[in-house]
Amino acid sequence: MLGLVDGNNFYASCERVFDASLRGQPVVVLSNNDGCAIARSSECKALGVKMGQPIHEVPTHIRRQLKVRSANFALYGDLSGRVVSVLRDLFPAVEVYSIDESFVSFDGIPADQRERVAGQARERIMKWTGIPCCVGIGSTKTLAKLGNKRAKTTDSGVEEITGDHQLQDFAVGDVWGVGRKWAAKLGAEGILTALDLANTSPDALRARYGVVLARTQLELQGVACGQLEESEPDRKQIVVSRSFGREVVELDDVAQAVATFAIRASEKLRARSLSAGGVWVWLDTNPFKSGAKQYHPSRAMQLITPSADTREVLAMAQALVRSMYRKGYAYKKAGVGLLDLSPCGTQQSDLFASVDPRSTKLMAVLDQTNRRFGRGSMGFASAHRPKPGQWAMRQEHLSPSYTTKWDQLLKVR
DNA sequence: TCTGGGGTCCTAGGACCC
DNA sequence: TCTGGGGTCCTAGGACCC
Repeated sequence: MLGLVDGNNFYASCERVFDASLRGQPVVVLSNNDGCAIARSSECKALGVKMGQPIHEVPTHIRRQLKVRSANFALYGDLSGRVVSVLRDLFPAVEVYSIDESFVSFDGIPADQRERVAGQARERIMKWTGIPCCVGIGSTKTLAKLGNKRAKTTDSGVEEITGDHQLQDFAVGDVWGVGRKWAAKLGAEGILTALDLANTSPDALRARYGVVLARTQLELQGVACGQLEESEPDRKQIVVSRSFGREVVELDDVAQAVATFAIRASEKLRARSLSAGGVWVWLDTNPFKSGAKQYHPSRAMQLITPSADTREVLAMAQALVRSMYRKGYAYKKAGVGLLDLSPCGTQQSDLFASVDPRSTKLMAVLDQTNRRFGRGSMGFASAHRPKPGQWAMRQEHLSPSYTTKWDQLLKVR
């Protein structure tokens, strides 16, 4: 049996841990650039703010009642790790599925003890981290996810899916793996509930929707298609992209943003002990601005040998942005991707390319320095920090990084 | 004024090979 | 009139997830 433990309104709950004035209040956390609602407290949902809704579309009289926060991923990531460490103490195996969700194994826990252990996990997480969460239990991941959905509406915060009779209570769109498009298409064919989906003809489903939904159907029937994965599989690509706080016109500014993203992507690469075989850069004008000239160039290049050296990634990213940049457009977003990732030290080297043996050491010093003194303490001239009002993203409602920055610790008078 | 970011997998179609 | 069969690789697009 599997459980899914999911932090309720996770980012909003994180903001409340250290700021008691937010408790009981309608809290909304905004995406980067303070654009869209990406987490809402229950009070905020009750006011009608939708997931993903651009905050400027929320009527002013509602917006005035909201406690608004800019996304603070340093804080959320740290609290997420603390939740996971509680789970690792209580369960024989844990798969960290996302920043706010983990699958856990109930192996070795008697059936009549599951709800008690799940309840204990909830209590301990609440007590030790301040994050409220719910637990869904089922024989497959898909059923555990469904149970979690129901658990959110119960007092106990724990729900086990034990049989088909429960499936009819869920709309087909509630099922993990059934998104908006497929829910509409299935609905048009009369498949309206999770039970309908479980009972429909497998061959027709496979033909019309492909193997992904066919697997989901099996999981609803209790046939596990995905196991608990305790170790994270290696990444296939690493992407860093941001919208700009304002439109950017000049090549130097666009190039500076791309340099910043390339440096960050290289850091993420080394943190996972990977090397990149290629670099990919793209630029975007503002698609929401009707009448503005649009331009969405995208270009990739292979490195001669896979590398984790920021200098090589940076040089290639700069060459790419310069080759794509066109004067006369207002750029709103850019991104850098690292492709063809492979574990460090396993690559085939080029017979004629010499690898700089000092590279690994230099990058290690760079990373250590930035870990110790803060990101960007040691860097590259091509990515010097943007002046306020330049391309830097807007974060007007950012809370302190209470748990990850010494100078931002909570002060208790 | 204002519209996120980071991933995965599958499928179809074209180019190319023998 | 008639025009094979089987395979790989790559890319673009679409679906999904958080």
